[in-house]
Amino acid sequence: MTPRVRFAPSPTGYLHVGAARTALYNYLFARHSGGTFILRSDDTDEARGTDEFQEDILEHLRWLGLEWDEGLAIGGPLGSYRQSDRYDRYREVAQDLVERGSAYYSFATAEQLDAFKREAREAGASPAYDGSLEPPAAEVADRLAAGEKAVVRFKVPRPGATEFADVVRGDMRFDHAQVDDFIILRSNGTPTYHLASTVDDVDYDITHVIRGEDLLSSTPKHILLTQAMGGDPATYAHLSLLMGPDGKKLSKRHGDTAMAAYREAGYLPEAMNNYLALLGWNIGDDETIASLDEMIDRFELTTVSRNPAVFDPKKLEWMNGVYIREMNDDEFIAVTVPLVEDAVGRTLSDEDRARYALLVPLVKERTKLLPEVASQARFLFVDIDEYDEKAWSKVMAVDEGPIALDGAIAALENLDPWTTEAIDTALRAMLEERELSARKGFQPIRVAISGSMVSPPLFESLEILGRDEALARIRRARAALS
RNA sequence: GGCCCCGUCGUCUAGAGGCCUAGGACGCCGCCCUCUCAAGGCGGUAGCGUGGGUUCAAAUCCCAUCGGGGCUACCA
Repeated sequence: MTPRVRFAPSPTGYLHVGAARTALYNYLFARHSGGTFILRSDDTDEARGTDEFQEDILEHLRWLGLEWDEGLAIGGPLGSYRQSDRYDRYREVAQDLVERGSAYYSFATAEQLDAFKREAREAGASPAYDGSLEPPAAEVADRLAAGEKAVVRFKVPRPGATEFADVVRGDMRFDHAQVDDFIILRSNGTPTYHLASTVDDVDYDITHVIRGEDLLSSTPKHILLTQAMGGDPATYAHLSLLMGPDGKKLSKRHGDTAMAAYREAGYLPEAMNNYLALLGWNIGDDETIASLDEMIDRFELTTVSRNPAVFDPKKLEWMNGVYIREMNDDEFIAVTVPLVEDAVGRTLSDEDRARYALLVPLVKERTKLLPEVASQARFLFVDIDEYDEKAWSKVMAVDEGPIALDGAIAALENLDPWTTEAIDTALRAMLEERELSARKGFQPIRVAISGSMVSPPLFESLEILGRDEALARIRRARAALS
């Protein structure tokens, strides 16, 4: 049987990095094994789920390139992949379970349950609810008929235990004394996660459930339910959780967790995938950088780490730089021109674009996050008449400032041809002539043309700027000095 | 509290009794390159939570302990 896996987020929040990693592992496993990757919406929480979240999840999964074979938006042979469309099916299963004695209507109130658990705990017994607060079977029909509200609980076999082999955790055993008779149908008739998720996994022939470790202790419930339905339990693989720098479960208070935030910050999907894959899995051969295809080729669920992993933005950022440097210039231009236009406040003309293209090889290797290109390329497209305060005091308003600027004007005024090489030669000769160090002599020129002490390489920048504009800026700065 | 999971450099990890005076990557530090900033090259810093065992030999096996995390909802 070819593997069938699913990523089943509930739309109660934006796609966050931890969920994205779960999706990625499902995707890698499916592609590696020639299986099917299914995207489902576990949207049984009507109070918290929204269409906006749902859309965000789809959009960012697409952005990451984790294409699914069946499910949301594209459909598939098994009907709807949205649980809210399948309530009738879940009710049918619940009803069937009741009829067969695997589930029962429960009238116990929250207060009664609290008391039950408190007493059990005080008596040193297991606090798991076992249905002992329920009325005799004979009364149930009457109370239901009288309109009394009830939930449906699954009847956990007692005594007993559920054992299973988790692909990443190893052999697991849960004593039923620790497992509540859990609710499968709420009093309003809607299914809970446990029911809906399990029914879907059975109905859609899911072979491997790859999900977060937070669901590990719910697994006995899912296996028990599956068996009661007459299905074969899937193989389970529980991934450790992602942590914040403080070792606590990754959450908003640790900073950005929404994938959208990383996309906006200028991260590349390739870098995101690569980094996320490394959180709990290693490519092998001491390798750190790998394309999606390479990862698909090497991915094994059995080599996934059991340790929780701390999400480290620093390493992600470094990796993003690696991927940016690997982009070809055309790609880089395509994604960064809008960012530059944004910073400059106007649309780039064809001529602007041509000049930007010349600068790209220089800025590309200097950026880790896409939006950084704006500050590097900005000088090409705006007038420089304001200078960074520190730059002005440190390199301009000093003895060497005017000397260097005067020298540059003299050296460049009649330079022919206007090329990086010629500029290089002329300016270095000027250095010698005026007895300036490279640093003291070149920095004022840099500040004059860019307004800042940091810019792409000077000679290239001068060439791309053009003689007239370059000289105008140098003269303007010189004038401002006197 | 109960049940469950986890514990190798600050972080992600390699390591499945001798190959480990513990390897790689990020970070950090230094040097080189150099017109600034990057990139790149070279080098360095730093770790087997603790205590007992088992063994000729333990990061690797066992026990205990400590620490962290998850679950314990009519959330998922």
